Amino acid sequence: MSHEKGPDHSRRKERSRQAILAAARALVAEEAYEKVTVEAIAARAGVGKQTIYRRWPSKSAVVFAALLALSEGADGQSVALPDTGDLEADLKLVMRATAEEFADPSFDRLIRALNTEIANDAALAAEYREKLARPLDEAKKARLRSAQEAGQLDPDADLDLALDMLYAPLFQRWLHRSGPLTTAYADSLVDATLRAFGP
Amino acid sequence: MSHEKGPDHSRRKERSRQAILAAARALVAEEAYEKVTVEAIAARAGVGKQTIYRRWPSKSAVVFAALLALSEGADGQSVALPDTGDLEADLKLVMRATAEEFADPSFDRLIRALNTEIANDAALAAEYREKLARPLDEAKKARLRSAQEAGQLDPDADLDLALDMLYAPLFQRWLHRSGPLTTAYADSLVDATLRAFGP
DNA sequence: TCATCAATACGGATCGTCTCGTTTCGTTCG
DNA sequence: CGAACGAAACGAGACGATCCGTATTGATGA
Repeated sequence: MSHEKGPDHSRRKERSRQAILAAARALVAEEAYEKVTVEAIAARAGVGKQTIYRRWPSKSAVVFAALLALSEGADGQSVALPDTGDLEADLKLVMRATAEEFADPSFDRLIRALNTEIANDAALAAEYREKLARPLDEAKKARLRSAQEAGQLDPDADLDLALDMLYAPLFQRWLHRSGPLTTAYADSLVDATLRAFGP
Repeated sequence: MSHEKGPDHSRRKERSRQAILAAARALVAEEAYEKVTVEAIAARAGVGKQTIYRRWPSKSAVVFAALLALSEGADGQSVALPDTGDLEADLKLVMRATAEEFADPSFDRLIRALNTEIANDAALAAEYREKLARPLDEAKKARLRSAQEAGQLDPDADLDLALDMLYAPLFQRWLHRSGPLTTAYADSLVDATLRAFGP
């Protein structure tokens, strides 16, 4: 399987690129984002600073690319939520899993770093939505649409709104640390959302 | 008796304090938070840098204090939501007003700065919840409780959860710029919340 | 008088640019 | 066919700039 057009030094480029992204991921996972420096990423990757600045315009862009590479490496195709036919059970499963993800310190630091950047950079926010958030949202919406077709949701329900009401409270509770991300809380969100958008 | 600060210099202190907070507010409102420096705040306030560091440990703390002073200056007692007896109308009024606030560029930058800080500083987040978020949440909850007692909400409804589902989606849409904060969206959130927690 | 202040110098950290000499790898030519 | 070549990319790190947080100093005002 050959790439589009084999440029001259693509292998070196790719190797250093991967090293940089891995180093960025590791550093952001193990300490606060503001403490991570470009020089530290370069050192950890065994790479010159200029090699980083040659590819990305800022630390934000590097870290974002590192996160992006994670989700791209995962599969390469669209994710899909479980669909057992039992909407409530499926949603609770996913919500609980999401809550658990947020509880992992490495993941916590990573996502906080990402949110710090996208809150203050509209361009990065757009890229985030396009490449990370939307595929996930589409997967969730697909599950809701399936339920809608099965008559488990109001045929006129606004699925985007339902998604917002399902996930935004969990996200905000995590972001503001306004309460524990318990199983009970995740379940309550599912219950309330189903009451609001049920048939 | 140890050295104690007499009331002698309290007026000077207060004057410079106000100047610092006003300068911080102005600067954060007019450019991105990361671009605001302590030196710029000091210069704008006509104050030495040390006078700032004498009172606050970091830029975050200064900016946070500036925001806090805003809400304290407002009244000094608890806020209250309108209560005409029509829960849906009252909530839509408040949600629309909130959406409009977010649309103001100065307010936008201010709140983004605040969220950047509290997302990465647990201590600041706690202070934010205690001094800014909770009073507002209590006012909102009071309005919901009033409706609950009037039989307009399920007597067993979890009012905290209802609040989360009402406001978190609006907040997240603003923070991630994932869509316009329209009147229609604000209204939809109220409608859906009332369906979920209605009697 | 004397605590507080504005102003400013300072060392440390990090940024992003720039310049070295080196490594890699496809191409060329013996 | 295989060794030498040259351009692209590289690792390393010096550099000036900016900002941080601390320390110093002379002026100010209660």
